[in-house]
Formats: sequence, structure tokens, C-alpha cells
Amino acid sequence: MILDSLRKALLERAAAWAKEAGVEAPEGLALAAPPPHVKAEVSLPWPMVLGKRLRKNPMGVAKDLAARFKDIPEIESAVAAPPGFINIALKTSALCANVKAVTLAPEGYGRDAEAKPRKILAEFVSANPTGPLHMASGRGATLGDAMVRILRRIGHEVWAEYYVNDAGARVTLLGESLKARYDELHGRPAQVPEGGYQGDYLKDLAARLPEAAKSWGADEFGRWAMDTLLASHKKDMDDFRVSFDRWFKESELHASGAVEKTLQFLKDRGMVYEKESALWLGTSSDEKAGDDKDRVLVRSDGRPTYFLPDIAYHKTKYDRGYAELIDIFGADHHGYVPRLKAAIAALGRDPDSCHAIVHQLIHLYRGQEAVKMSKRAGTFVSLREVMEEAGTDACRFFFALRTPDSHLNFDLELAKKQSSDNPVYYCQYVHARICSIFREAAKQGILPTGAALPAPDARLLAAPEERALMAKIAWFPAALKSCEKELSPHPLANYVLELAGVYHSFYEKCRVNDAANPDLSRARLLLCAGTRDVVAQGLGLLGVSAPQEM
RNA sequence: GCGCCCGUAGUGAAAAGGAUAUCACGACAGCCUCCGAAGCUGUAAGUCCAGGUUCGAUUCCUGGCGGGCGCACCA
Repeated sequence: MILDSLRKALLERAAAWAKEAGVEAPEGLALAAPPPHVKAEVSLPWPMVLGKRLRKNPMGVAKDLAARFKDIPEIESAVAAPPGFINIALKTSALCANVKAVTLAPEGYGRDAEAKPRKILAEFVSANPTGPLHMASGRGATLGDAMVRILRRIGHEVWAEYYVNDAGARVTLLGESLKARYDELHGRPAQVPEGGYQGDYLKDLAARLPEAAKSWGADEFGRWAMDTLLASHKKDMDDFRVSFDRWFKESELHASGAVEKTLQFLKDRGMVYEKESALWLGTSSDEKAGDDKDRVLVRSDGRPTYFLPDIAYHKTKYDRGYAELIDIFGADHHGYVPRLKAAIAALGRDPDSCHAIVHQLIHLYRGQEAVKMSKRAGTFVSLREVMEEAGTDACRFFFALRTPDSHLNFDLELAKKQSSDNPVYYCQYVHARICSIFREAAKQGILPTGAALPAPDARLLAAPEERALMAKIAWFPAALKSCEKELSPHPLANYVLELAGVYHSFYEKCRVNDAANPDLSRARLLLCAGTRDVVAQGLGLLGVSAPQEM
């Protein structure tokens, strides 16, 4: 890609300059997009960094460096600008060539050439199968699934897993709750137990129970409910276009003895002690691991806490050969992260190899009014409901657009009534519009020919809007790299939105189909094709469709 | 009380310590005999407060103020 090769060439020359000047070579410096008033495609703040190291005037450094950059073949001009920037304008031919290079790029092109593929296991959603999937799960699902797609596109090896908490006292409680609804339905007075699951969805489930339920005990009710709910989670994820390589059940860990073995492993490492007849994980003394207190692994009554099987699960991740983990949590579980990292350290693994992404909660509104949600009271809004009302595309784009750190306000009224205001349509419209332009071009008989579309002819494309569009396309791999760095798809979503804006401006200014000027038409069609491919790729990585018509 | 996250135009957000802070919605004024007006062009409007580090701070540090979340032998 042009920016990669450019950066390499720039760094080489900057390093040579630095060596002569007797200063440390400029490592890790990145290219930047210049502000709108600057007529250039790439901007470097390097001279200000180097000037500081060298205690020289940054403007002087900028002029020296700019002079050395001029022989790089892709560069049209490199000029120093106060207080010490170098603004680089690229040759139109280089930009044109890049349009095809970006869209035809193989897997792995966003990764730095010298970087090795990372081997990552991403775990996300992992909701308890005790109720329908919550709207908030949609955010974690979107972040996780988009990151899996993006990291794979960059050339990393990534697997996606959903951890199913299908063991423990919950099964019985769920079963008792469902049994109460079942009895209620058949005219027998019954009460959902204290602390049980109150939601109406259990009434719906009760109506679907098989004949055999008559003779079931609470555990059988619980087992059936979990299987049924898990199936609904799978269906929801499917319809939300989220795929997992594996649904990992907690019960498997108990069945295989992995929980016991993990406890023994931790004991052998001297991490476990007994206090008040419970077993504790002694991690609070480990400064690096960062948890502030010791945690219980096995209760005084002999039952394991949630924590122990979860440690066992994380142990299997490493044992199965994944070098890095990504775990996505909602903000209501952020307090769990230090504990988990401490446990990973206790297993003898580097806690930094586990990347915890904590996304803030979604605040649901109906117009101005905040909707209070409680899972136990059953007043939550399900992912299914939101998905059907606002559409998968709108939900996913909206969830992907914000950094995980920000609180997200989701207005159901807006999503329902004015869904065409959603920015996702702005992006999809570009794709549909270009497809339409190609249909029109076919009618007029001015389509570009050739099995593989060539790069547009640089001699014909000189308008500022054309250059701006080509430059924007050139930044696509950089957007993916930002996603990798931040472990969030939001730089890509914002990029697609900006690309859409640049394209719409181009469209207004530059007539594409013109039978009187077929050569120019073909050059512009090729530029349109490049835009279409980048938009389709970008939306695809976010799990959003790119329709040919809207 | 302690910990984590967040305070950016009317609203919701973006911004490897860089230039005149970007985008969408909303408001106002224009643009379809012409490839899709779900679009474009223009205008008004913004970094919570006080210090500090820096040539340069929305970004980093300290202290306020405001909002969210969490502090279990729950999961």
C-alpha cells in the first residue's frame, strides 16, 4: 500500500539524516493526515520531535528533511511548514495505482510487514443462559465480532468463543422458577422462589414445555430451560451476524475434571491457602497482578465459586495454544478484570497477554425518557426486540461507531421512527449509488473493460475532489491498524463515514457517466469501483451489509 | 468511603501530545429539464472548572465539580 511503502522510504531517509546529525533515529513515527486547509495528503510532525532531541530549530530540520524526501518516486512535493511540519503531496499516478492496490490487497496487508501474525482467542458475550439476550449483549457482540473480522483481515489468527455458564446452583434456581410458572399455567398456585427469575419469558417457556414435564424435578426443568435459552442465544447471534468458533460450556470443565486439575495446579504453585474452611487464591501480594484482595475459590461448603471454573477455562485457552486472549466485558463486570489478571499471573502466564476490553453500558431511552432496566424484574429490552425494530445493520453500525469507553445512549424511538437518520444509511447509500452508476454506465456502453479492472488513468483525474477521494482510500489500511491498536472497531466505522462524505462531494462535482467523454468516464468509474470496494469491505468488517439498491 | 469509565457546538460522538478541533443529527439559507436529493453547498454554534508538565494539551499529571458502574464464600 502506498502509505506503507511511503512510510518506509521516509523513515529510511530520516534515519540517514539522523545518523549524520548524530541523533537517535526516529523510531515509531507515524504518518498523519493533514488538516483540511493544508493541500497535501500526508503530514509529518517528525521535525518537531527530532528538533527537540537535537536542540535545533524544528523548521530547519523540516527543511533539511523535506529536501531529502523529494527523490521518493511517489512524492510530488514535500514542503516544510511552521512550526515544523512537513507536508507531502503525492503524485496522482501513485494515488491512482493505490486505488487498485488497496482493493485487491491480500489478507494481511494491514499488518506491518515485519510483524508476525498474532494468535488470539477472543471471548465475548458469554451471557448466562438464564434469560433472553439483553440489548447490552449486542454491544459486546458487535465489538467482538468486528474485531475478529478486522484482525483476521489484517492477517492474524483469531478464534471466537462464547463461554456458557451452564453449571452450578443457577440451573436449579432457573428450574424452580420455570416449574412455578408451569404450575401456575396449569392452575396450581405457585410462587417463583425468592431471588428467582421473575421475567415473563419464563411464562412463554412454560407454555412450550413438553408433555413429559409433568413428572420432572427442578433440575430437569432447569436443564430444559437452559438448553432452550441457549438455542435462542445461538439464533440471536446468528441473526445478528455474529459467529463463534466454539460455544464452550462450563459443564464440560467439570465433567473433564479440568476444574479439579486447575485447583491442584494452583495448589502446586503454592497459590492456594485455607481460611475459615474455604480455599482462597492468594494473589493480593502480587503487585503486578493488581488485585487488592484474595478471592475464594472453593466455599466452606465445598462448592466452587464462579471464579474457579473460569480460571480453569482461561487455563484451557492458554493450554490450547493461544498466545493472547481478548476478553470483552460490560462495565458492570469491570471489577472482575483485576481478579482475572491476578489469576492468570497465578497460572504462571503474563497478565498482559490477556487484553480486557471493558465497554460502558448502554442507556436506553424512549425519546427523552430513560428506560429503567432490570433483568430480574424482567423489564429489560432484549437484543431480539431492538434488532427487529432498528435492524441489524443500524444496531451494529451504531454500536461500532463509539469507543467502548464511552457511554452509549440508545434511543428506541429514534431507532424505530427515524431510522433513515442513522449514519449507517449514509454509508450504505454510497454503495447503492455507485452500483446504480455502474448500471447506468452499462446502459450507455461506457463500462471499463478487462477481466480485472485496471487502475484509473492518472492523466485524466486532476480535480481536487478526485484527489481527495483517492487520498481517503489510501488511508483505509491505516484505519484498520488503528482498530488493532485500540482493539476497537470504532476507527473503521468513523473512517467509512468520512469516506462516504468525501465520495458524496466527489459525486456532486464530478459527473461520472458521459457518453461524449468515454475515457474520462472510464477513469472515474474505476475510481468509483475502488470506493465501492473499500466501502463494502469496511462495512463487511463491521458486519453491516452493503446493499446494491436501497 | 475506595476503585474503574466518561464530561468536546442544541443532541450524540471523533481526534498516536501537533497546525484554523472533525463527523452525523437538529436549526437557518440555497441546490434536482442532468449518473439515486437517503445527496450537495453555505451560515450560526464547542473542548466542565482551577493549577501543572511541554515549543505545543481535547489528549499527560494534581485537585475540584458533574454523570455512570463496581466494591460477595453472586454470576
